[in-house]
Amino acid sequence: MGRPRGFDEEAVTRQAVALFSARAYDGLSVDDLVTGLGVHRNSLYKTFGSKRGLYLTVLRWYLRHKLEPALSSDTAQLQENDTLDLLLLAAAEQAPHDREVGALVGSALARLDDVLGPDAANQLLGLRLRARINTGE
Amino acid sequence: MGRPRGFDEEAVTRQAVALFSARAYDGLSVDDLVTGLGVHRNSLYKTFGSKRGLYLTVLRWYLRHKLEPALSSDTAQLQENDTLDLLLLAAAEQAPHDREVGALVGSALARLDDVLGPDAANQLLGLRLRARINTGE
DNA sequence: CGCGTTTGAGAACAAACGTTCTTGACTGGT
DNA sequence: ACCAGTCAAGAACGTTTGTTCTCAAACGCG
Repeated sequence: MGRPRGFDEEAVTRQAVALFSARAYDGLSVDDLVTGLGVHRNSLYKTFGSKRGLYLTVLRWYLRHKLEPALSSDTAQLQENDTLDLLLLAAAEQAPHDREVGALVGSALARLDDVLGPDAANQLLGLRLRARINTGE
Repeated sequence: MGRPRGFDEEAVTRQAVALFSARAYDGLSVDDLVTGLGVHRNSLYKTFGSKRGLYLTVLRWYLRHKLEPALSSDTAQLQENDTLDLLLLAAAEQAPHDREVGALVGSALARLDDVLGPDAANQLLGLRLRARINTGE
């Protein structure tokens, strides 16, 4: 009953992953999200509760549907531009100040170590950190 | 001539390094700076021009007076909590969107590679990234 | 001392922030 | 076809943002 949703929640989540991978949490406004996702503010708040709620959803979706698949079946994918950016940004920026983000990021890094070994994991993180710098304007 | 300054510009800069090491650029407001530094808004703007001006000054001071000394004389210092945080945060958050920050961070990372070798540099960055996560609330 | 200049305290600003409200359009189930 | 319930469009809310203005107090120098 009621009018059906005009957007796909998962597609929006995936698109939000890209936005939050590019700009830090505090650097990305709700207006930016509304514009970049093409979804109305109301729908965003109805669906995700708050900006932080959306961020948490995005982070969990990313860990489960992007990072974890890359780890468990196609580790070459970790070299690509956008596979580690959100984790990197979350670890440096939000994790220290948000317990929930910290826990998610912490276990993701532990998983990274399990699969690749601590040394290779660090090599990868360092490499991706450097690559981020020249993502241009 | 005129009233003398009630604060030491370098001491304030050093204190600002600590603040910008803990919270991201967009997560740290001018009010936070005014409170944390104990310096009036007016004095901050008179001395550094803008928030970004202060950040740039802070970043340069940090690279020259904290990171560089650690690299060129006491590499053990790199293991300490606060020696790499600002670089890490700047690389992940601001560098991709601010050309000037990007250039500074880029050459700092290059210098890190020169001194430690690329592998050890990455190990260090990865290690520090993990440590950041549990910096608590 | 007193003039000229600069600092520091705080109010003020417009713009942007995250969030909520009002309203009208839409659709599925009876 | 109707009604109940959800949606979308956008205005509106109060707060916080970065920055600037006003003005009195504090000095160095003649």
